[in-house]
Amino acid sequence: MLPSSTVENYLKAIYLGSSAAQTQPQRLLPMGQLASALGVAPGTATTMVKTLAESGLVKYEPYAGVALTAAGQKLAAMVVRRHRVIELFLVRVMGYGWDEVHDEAEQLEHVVSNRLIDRMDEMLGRPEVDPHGDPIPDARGVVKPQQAQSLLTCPLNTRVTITRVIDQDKSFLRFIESHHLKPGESIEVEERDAASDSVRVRGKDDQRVTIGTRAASKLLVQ
Amino acid sequence: MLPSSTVENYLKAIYLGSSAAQTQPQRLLPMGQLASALGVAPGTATTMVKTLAESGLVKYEPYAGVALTAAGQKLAAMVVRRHRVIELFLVRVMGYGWDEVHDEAEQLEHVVSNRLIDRMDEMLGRPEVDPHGDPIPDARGVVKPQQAQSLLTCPLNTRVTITRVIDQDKSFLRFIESHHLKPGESIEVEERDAASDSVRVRGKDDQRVTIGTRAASKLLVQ
DNA sequence: GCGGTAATTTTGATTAGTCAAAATGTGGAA
DNA sequence: TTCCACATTTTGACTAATCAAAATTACCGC
Repeated sequence: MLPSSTVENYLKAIYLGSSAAQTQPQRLLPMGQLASALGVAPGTATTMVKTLAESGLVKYEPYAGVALTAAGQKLAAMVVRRHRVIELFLVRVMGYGWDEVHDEAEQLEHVVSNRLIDRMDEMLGRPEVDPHGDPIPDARGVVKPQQAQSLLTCPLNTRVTITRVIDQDKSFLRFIESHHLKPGESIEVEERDAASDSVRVRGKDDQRVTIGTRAASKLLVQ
Repeated sequence: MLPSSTVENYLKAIYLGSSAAQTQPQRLLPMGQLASALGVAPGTATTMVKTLAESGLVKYEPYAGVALTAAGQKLAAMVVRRHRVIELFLVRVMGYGWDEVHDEAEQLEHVVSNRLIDRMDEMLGRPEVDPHGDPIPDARGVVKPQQAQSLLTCPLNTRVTITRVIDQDKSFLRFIESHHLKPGESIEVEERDAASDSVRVRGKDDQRVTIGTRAASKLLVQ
């Protein structure tokens, strides 16, 4: 039986929620986090997760949290793959701005056939990342591990390239774009200041930008 | 409140069902026909149509049938527009065969945004018909009336051009394609024979094909 | 004008997904 | 160790969409 959009959304949220601040491997995602990621009441998430557990898609530990099984992992990876291929397709082929693709992809990811995704993927040259630099799982669900350095951890006064922006908020994305901090841009972190909770960056044409620590943590570099 | 996929499907079925063998204008579609077009039980259609009537999308006459109101007409036309734009996009841009597009479009039509449809429409040059020759309603929901002559009514031994194929069945479409009877092809009807219930056609390279009356009625020409 | 057949509507029940609010469990602070 | 705050689960109820089967209506032929 093919999974409903709802089931796909739960699996995706667990997938993304578990890999987010992945300190330990195999960590359990607390139900509260899952519920708020999905915008549903806590009890709703509990109920749904229990039925997912019965289908063998997740492992559920009452009062502890939830994690994907191998089967759930595979399914979730396919949803994420579809989402990210679609995002890149919308930007490259359909002329969307990178801040406009998320909602559209959110809808399309549940109805697009494997065939169409593969056509897009082929047309795009089997890309490894989407417009935000998020890695695209391959057709088997495998993601290439990318080393994670953020603006908070990379060496100072050293040229680095922005590889990924971890946030889908439209206004944040527009800010990033207007200051030439999109993936692919070359920059240098000049200074980090704990007192002012900010990071100063030298970017394109030696322009300076100062951004908050929280925002800086969302920019990954290499 | 935006209509669910289910509501969209009901409206579309009424739209297509009413225009099908449109003898009288404003004719009521019988509930049985609607139910079987949607593949639901008759009682289900009755229930749903009553709620559509309460929303002002259809006019419902118990025991007689159902017709779209102006509002329902508009909504239905938009669904059909999305469907047909998507079909053409899949063929022209994504390299689909014309017999492969229906199911994919059936899913996509309910989730694609107006913006994406307009991008596709623009990319395709504001087309007036889809790959089967079905007319595409414009952004206001208006369809250009096309004069309807079928292989059963057009003059004999006169060059005509196939403009439309009214059937979504895969094997029928493949048959049509393999005998060079797709929209755009130039042909001539040589003979109609009531006894054998068939029509003989001279097509590309003077090749002859004989097809049944029922099939012939689905090929429209100009 | 009277039946009977076929279409239609009603009825009662089911499934998926959801919420609000009450009940319960967990883990940290004192 | 005891208790409290907070996270989590349970409960009861609701909505949309569906079906099967019983009840009803329409209309055609005689």
